[in-house]
Amino acid sequence: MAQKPSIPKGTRDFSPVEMVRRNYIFDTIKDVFRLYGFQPIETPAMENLSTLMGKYGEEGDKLLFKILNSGDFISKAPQDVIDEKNSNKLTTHISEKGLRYDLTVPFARYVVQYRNDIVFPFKRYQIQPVWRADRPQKGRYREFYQCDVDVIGSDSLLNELELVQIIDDVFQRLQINTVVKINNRKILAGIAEAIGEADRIVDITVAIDKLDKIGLEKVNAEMLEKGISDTAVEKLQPILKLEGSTAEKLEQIAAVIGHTEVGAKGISEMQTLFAYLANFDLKTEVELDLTLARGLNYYTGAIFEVKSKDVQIGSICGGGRYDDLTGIFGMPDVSGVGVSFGAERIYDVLTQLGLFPHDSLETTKALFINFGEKEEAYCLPVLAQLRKNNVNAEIFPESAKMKKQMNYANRKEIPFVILAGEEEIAAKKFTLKNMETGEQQLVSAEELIKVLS
RNA sequence: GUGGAUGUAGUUCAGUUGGUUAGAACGUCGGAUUGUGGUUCCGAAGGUCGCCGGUUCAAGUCCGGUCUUCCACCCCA
Repeated sequence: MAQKPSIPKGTRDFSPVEMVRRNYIFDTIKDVFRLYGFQPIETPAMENLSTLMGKYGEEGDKLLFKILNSGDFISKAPQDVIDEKNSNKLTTHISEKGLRYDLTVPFARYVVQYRNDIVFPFKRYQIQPVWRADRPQKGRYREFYQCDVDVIGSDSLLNELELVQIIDDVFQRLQINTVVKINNRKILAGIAEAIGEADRIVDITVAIDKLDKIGLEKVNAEMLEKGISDTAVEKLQPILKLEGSTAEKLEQIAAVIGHTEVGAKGISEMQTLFAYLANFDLKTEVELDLTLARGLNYYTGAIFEVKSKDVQIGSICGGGRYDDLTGIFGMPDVSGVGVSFGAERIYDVLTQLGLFPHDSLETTKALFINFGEKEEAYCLPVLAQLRKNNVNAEIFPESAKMKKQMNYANRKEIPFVILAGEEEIAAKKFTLKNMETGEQQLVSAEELIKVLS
């Protein structure tokens, strides 16, 4: 072996067992999406950098994978920019494409581009990999799949309701106990305004997002450090210490921010949504969490985050409403809302809880042992018939030693093995062996098909 | 981007104060067994000790750099 082959940092190969399990996740998610009237689309792995840059904040731009221009790109770059040795500046001259960072921005681009063909409100789902030049660690990869559902072109809070129902439905099918945390960016904006720091909303929300992680004192310290005034932090305290039912929380918060226009709007949105939700018997827990901030800065209304109750792994699903994502592509005043399921983290949760189904439909059910040319000819038509009856079946491709063929069946966990040698051919029968019990029975081709179908 | 840990057979890991030919288990392959797998027994193959350089009579072992993987921060699914 000359050199050990490897794959890039933060990427993974998926072997058959993993693929079967991943498909199980994707399939149940897709089933639910379709059930609610969503339709699939796909977009290219790479987008023009102009559509990607500036949509995810400064941090996001850094995490974009950029693709080098084709051809002799360096000679086309201005010499003074090369001499300057400023990577950011040079990038614009040598790269004009990048790998997608998420599915929402490409979707917004898609909507604007096909605005005349799309029937609004447009409900689409999209399951594809995205790439981030992040430093990988537990549960974080540089290539990972997102499963997005969004509805765009409708302000109705019925859409928010539907998304929560979808979340409930998906995780109920996957048997994961979850809690859905909901907040509203308008409430956060109202808070910032009410305490007199309207333009510091990002710093404030980033800090209070960490409340359950680092505690009240450190959150206050971080805000003060970021330059939020003492009085503002002081005014914020009752909000950080909110307790009680959702209605009670909303009432308390209204007392503080109800006089601001955004704040009042946010509160009424949450009241409407929770009133909707009260009509349904959801299995998942749903709670209003005023400390939930979420990083992506295009959210403008409701924001969601879903956590597993049994496994500590960060959020397994998240999303929110964005009022003007298409505006930057020249199509203003179109509101959308959506959530994204994190396939890899769901995979980890299911693995840790041992919740993957055991009997898979994707493996082989029966294997014909290969004894030689004559025997092959005898088996092949029956093999074809099994497949016609939707039985996953195969024949060992060479007449290797019996031990090797049996071992193959064993390793692949094939539950049935079919043997047909001289004796069986003479009797016009097949020996069907159950690999689990070791039982064997002599059957005709018709019986064989009947038993295995 | 910042900080910490790690790297020896396909895999998981031993390897003494630096000292001759780097070991084990599991896995793989072959045999015991010419139409019967999982168990057992025997045998074999498999290594640039991550890479580059330095110290030394001598480096898997010590030093520097680099890369990889993992963990934390930032941020995020």
